[in-house]
Amino acid sequence: MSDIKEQIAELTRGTDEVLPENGLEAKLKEGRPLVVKAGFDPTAPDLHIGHTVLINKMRQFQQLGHDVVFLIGDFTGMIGDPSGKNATRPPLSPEEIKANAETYEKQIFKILDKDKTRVEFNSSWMGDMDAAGLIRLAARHTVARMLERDDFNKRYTGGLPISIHEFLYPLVQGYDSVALHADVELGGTDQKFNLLVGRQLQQDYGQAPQIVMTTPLLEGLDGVQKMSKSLNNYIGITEPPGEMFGKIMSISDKLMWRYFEVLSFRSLDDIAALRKSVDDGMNPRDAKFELGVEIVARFNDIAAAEGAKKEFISRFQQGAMPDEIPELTLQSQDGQLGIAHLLKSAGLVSSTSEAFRMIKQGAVKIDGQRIDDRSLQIDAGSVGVYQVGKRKFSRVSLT
RNA sequence: GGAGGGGUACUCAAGCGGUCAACGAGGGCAGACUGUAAAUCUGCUGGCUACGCCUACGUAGGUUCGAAUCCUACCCCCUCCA
Repeated sequence: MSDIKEQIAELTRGTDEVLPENGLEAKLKEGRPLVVKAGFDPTAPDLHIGHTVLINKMRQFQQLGHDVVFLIGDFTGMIGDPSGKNATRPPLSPEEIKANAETYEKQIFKILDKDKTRVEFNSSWMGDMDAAGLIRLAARHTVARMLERDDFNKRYTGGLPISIHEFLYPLVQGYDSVALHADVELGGTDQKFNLLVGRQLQQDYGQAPQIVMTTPLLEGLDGVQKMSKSLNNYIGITEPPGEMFGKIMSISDKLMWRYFEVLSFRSLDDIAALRKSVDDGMNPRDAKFELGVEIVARFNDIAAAEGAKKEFISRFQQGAMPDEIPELTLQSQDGQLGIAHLLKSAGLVSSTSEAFRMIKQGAVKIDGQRIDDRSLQIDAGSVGVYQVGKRKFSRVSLT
């Protein structure tokens, strides 16, 4: 096993903050398996690769022999992390929680070692706590400290409502660390306050405070805004290999290095070497290939990743048609069908107006032949590959 | 409760009686260039078997040959005062 300095370099790689700064080193020097905790919301676990930055971090700890706890916040889910927007969420049913937990597991075990991961639910200790216990817990923290949280602070000074129960969220999350005797808690940068409350509570309960490590929100495909579904700049971890590979290839060279840093399992030395090769003249595209293959293989398998790469090369570098083109059959009217309607019916454009626009712009091809006649009629009985832009294809037979 | 300002397309933001399917910017899409990069340049960016028609400027009415633009009511948002 590598020495502690080396471990720290890898463990802090890509993190935003480690608090206290030298705390991790002290913990590691104790030479025992650390309890490493990360909490997840029990709602809709549809993860994108941005979320995996944190999970990758868990994996690193796991590989170094530590005890990694995947904590599902089914109890805290009743509160909802305070944002000022939503009041109490309706609690999820046990069935829903179970289903979500299973979805999580299916996704995270592509990264984590199933046998070495402890999955816990915080309802298992919070569910038994009675009102008196909750009051005792609440007595451990002051309002002044609670108001240090940025979100609360803004609302308080802005005269906006803060419900009492929202104060309980950080407390319960902190208590989780007490219950688990956590040595390290991982979370996104937006979790910093909550993670720090855990430290304070642990001290109040006579435990050594956990180390807090925050990971940044990953930039999306545009390289500027954070990756999120609503901005449509994300790579979902359940996406098909070709899709995933293509999205990785479309990122900028600058962003590629960022992704290498936080998404790749390759060592820092390895990445530095690759970077040097590129500086010395290697085509950055080929470095991106390596990233693409690694990521796609992680969520699928190596064969799928190599396949996606091959497909990518033949399709875009050599301009070939994709291997798999969706096929469908359309019904003509009076023995033929206008091109605009055909494209719309095939789902290649969203309206006939758009079809006309695309034709005008030279984006439409039939069997590789560009067309410019918007009033073109296709005869029944014909079969052709219709293409709009670079990536939308459909093989249509007209009857 | 009083005073004022505002609600326009995916977003921001012009327009303030006809020439407005609505300036401009961002985003998005397409074309060129490429490494399906990035940067750059160009075009497009409501719908409709389409040189015309239909639907759109908070909601509902009204004035007018004609309204996003004027009037009335209503809904929502913001600022200042209490």
